[in-house]
Amino acid sequence: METNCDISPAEWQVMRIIWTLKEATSAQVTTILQRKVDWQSATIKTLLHRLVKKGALKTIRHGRAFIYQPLVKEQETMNEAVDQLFASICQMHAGQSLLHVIKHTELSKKDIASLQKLLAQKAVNAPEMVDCDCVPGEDIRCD
Amino acid sequence: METNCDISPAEWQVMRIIWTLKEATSAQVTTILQRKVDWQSATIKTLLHRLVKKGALKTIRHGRAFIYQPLVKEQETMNEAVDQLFASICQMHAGQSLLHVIKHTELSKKDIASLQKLLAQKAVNAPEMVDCDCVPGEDIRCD
DNA sequence: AGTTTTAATTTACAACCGTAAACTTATTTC
DNA sequence: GAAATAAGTTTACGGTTGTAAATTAAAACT
Repeated sequence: METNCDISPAEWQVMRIIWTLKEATSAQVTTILQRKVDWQSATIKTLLHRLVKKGALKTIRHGRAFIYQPLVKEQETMNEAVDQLFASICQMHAGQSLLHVIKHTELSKKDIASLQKLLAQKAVNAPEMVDCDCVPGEDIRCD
Repeated sequence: METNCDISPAEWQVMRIIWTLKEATSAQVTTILQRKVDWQSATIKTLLHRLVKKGALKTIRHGRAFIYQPLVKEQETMNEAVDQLFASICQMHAGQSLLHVIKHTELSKKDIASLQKLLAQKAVNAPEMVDCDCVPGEDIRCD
């Protein structure tokens, strides 16, 4: 049962920090983020606020301030985002895009091993080609 | 030199049809799309219009109507979209997300072979682990 | 206790997006 | 040639997003 909260790119930046630290105050998030992007602290407060409203973060009061904690899991949220993107693009070309992203992504030996194992499994029953699913009924293919 | 046009999810649906057919009239796009989604033709006209304005499509007049043709390449546009997403997420977990998406994506034998070849290459110099790049300086890792 | 600091909340505002009706104009059909 | 059709253009409208200032409220320091 998904906490269906779509996280915008700017909000991702905030979430990543809180996920990594497990919890953080708005001041911490601001300090860390401002080393990377040029946002006013007011902007970051807005983003935190929206994320709470969306159900991605919860707060516990701590004196004057809040401590923000994630309500959604990082890996799950990432997977949903990736799924959503891959649902928008042509299946037939998805393989090429995967190739592209893997080419430009740093992967650990373990990651690579897992991927290799998965691919070896998938290779067994893989189709010769994947149909384009953009125009139903027409079944256009590439070779 | 990118034709930096961000394509929204609804617009993707339109682009996919035109990419696949190479060119199409709004009537064609409408007929095909309406087999998949419940949009009025007015909606599709708006999307086509916006895509032309964004520089993703061009038109050539043909009697009363226009023929719409892509100005941006499908694979390039897909790659940019995927890059953009992967730039938003934590590097350290990117490998897991790739695993996830590959698990759920249909891939041809050829796609798989290319991926395997690439992974084999990358394995040679792959790091033992990939650092989290969410909180600079802290270098949090997972095992 | 009063002043300063800092957090949170409210308000703002333009751009983009999903969704579509209304209007205009050109074309085809009778 | 007049009427009906269909394509494009304009306008619309509420929601989300990026970006942030203004306001309020609470805590910390002197």
